[in-house]
Amino acid sequence: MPAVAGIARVAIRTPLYHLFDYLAPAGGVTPGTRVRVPFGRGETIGLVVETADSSTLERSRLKPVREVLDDRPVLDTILLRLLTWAADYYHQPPGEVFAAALPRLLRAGRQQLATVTAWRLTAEGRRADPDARRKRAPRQAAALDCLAQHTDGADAETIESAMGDGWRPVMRRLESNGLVTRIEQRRPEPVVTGEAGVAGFELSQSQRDAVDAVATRLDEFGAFLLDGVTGSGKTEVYLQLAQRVLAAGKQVLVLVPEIGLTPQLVGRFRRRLDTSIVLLHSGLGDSERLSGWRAAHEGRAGVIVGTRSAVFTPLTQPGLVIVDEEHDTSYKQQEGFRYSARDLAVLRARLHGIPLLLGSATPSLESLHNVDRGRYERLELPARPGAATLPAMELLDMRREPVDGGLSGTLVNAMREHLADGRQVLLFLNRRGFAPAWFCGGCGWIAPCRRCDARMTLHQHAGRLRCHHCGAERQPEADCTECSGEMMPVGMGTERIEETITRLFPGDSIARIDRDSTRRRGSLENLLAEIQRGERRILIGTQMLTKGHHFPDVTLVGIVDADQGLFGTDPRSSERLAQLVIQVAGRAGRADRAGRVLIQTQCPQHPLLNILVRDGYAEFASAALQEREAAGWPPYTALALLRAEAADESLPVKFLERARRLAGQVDEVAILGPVAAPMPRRAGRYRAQLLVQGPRSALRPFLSGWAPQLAEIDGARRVRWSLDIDPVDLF
DNA sequence: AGCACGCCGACT
DNA sequence: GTCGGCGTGCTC
Repeated sequence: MPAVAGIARVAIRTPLYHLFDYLAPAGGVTPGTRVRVPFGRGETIGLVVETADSSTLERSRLKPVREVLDDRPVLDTILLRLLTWAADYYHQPPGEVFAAALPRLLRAGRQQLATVTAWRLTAEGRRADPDARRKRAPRQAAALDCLAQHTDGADAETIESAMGDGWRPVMRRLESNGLVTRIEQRRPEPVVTGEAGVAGFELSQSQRDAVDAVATRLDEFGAFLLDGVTGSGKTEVYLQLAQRVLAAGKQVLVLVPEIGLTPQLVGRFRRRLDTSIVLLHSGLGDSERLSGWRAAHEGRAGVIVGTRSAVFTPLTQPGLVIVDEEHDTSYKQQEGFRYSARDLAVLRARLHGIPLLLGSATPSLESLHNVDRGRYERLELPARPGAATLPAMELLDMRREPVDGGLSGTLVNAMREHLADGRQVLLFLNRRGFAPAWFCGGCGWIAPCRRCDARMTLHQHAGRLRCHHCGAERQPEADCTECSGEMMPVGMGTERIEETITRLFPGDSIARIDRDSTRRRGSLENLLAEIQRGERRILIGTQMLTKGHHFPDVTLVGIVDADQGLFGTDPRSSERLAQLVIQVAGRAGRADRAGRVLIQTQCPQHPLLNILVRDGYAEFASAALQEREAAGWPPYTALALLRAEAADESLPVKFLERARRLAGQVDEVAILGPVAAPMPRRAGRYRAQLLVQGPRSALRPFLSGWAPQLAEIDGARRVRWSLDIDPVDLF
């Protein structure tokens, strides 16, 4: 009488493409719980994915589960199904996939939250009079004062802010005198409580329609694309829907591209929603992450705001999933388990039977195509009356314009006008550093990176050449190593634009915002605050400027170089450029101040760029979709990219050739390559790739036959390889 | 991946 | 004579 299934099928973190069977303990085991199991010579922690009555292995070869770590599953049935599906779809080892869904401490088998050491007064310490030792031992007195104020204990951070450096010896002295003692405290949870103090805005008709469309179907799956320009009030729609979901006692999962760049969204959620809000992002320590994860898992958090991996956060009462800025490529993990959090969010909502809301001012072509096919419902938010209207865009022909320091005459004149009117100006250039090349005027030699097929970027402030691909750094050659000629910078980076601006607009203060200028903690916040107060009038920045922040007093936007996005061989490069242009443009302006966007380009006749400038993003997108359809690119076909790299130049191509031979000829599936990667050598390793293309219906069965054999290819262990399903960067 | 086993060079 | 190079095989 097999009352309980005898076999536990366990996901174990190895690069092997299957689960491992174990003998379940007598009382059985629940899927979703963690187990301690013997593995190889040692022991490891795994996750029970399913149970079974039999195994394909002989019973004598099975080892028993040593311990069940959880009395309640850490992952529910739906997450188990989602992750199983993902392992299959992305052709990843299940162990890797399940590992991605668990906080590190749980993965390691820990159950308790880590504690932090805190200090507290003893009874004797409470009786002691700090003033008695104020003169003789002022530091001890200060320590006693500090602890007297924190009766349930002060942690290192609290003490340090009260006493400054060097408090530890003082505290240890007091401890040995029996006045203070150490205690272990639970770390505070990264949970903030909403205040709900701020009332909602009056909704526009289209916002109301959007809210109603979702709110009338909260108990079933539906995918909605909330398509609205910056300032059209997407966040307000999120908030009102969240309120309804919370009122029904359910939880809201909100995915954002990068939490650090969306403080405004988080702030609004906090001010408006009367619930616990958990933030899950890469900046958290292990135990902070675990405690936030638990708050979601136990249903104590009403709203979970997180980046990519938060799509796997367990919820007790899921009610709504929101993916903000759904076009953002950071939803696609680019290494290891290469999944799309946006796509998995859709599936997760479907499995739960709850609505999914995808928001963007510049929806991805994939999502727009899903609207066309009737899989998503489009909810359009036109600009609110009284809110910023999209500024007028113009192309500047850099072949005809007079150019000074990377800026055309038209752009400089426009800057003068807007600055004279007391406005702010924003210049966008997606290239940090001073110049992308360090060049010999005598013979044309360009300083290369020694480990990559790339040029070094000159960073003038640092006085260094840096490789943006591998991080290598060196002193710039003073003279050409080939001909001793004079070296000079060529091309434009943000540092150089800053120099041009300083020269052309000596009286105006500049804010440069890129990874280099905001490296120190808090410096981005400081710069943004100075911009908001109008203390900086000219803003220069990279992509960092395009996310999250709005600058209402900016009325002129200059795109310094649009051509990087036009000459890419990647079919997605024009989509990226269009999204970037619209997102930058959306940072600027208010209703009462007509905005203007000037785009510098060498090819003003580019058809897609013209459609974007003349007709806007929606028209651009439908033209781009037609191009994709004609060319047979996604979303009309599906792609998979097999990459390989090794320190030995010949190995990657050899491996890929074998992979290609293994694939043979398959109807409707095209295999392109192997070809060298766009940058064949990076950080000293040689890279090549094989592209597989075909209709989704043909590609998936092909891949399920092919992918599992890749690891068996002769030479597979001598290269680092990965199969990327639905890749975002092709070339 | 990790880990062990296994067969060939320069060292105490 | 052995310490150790990384090739090969295995993990329920």
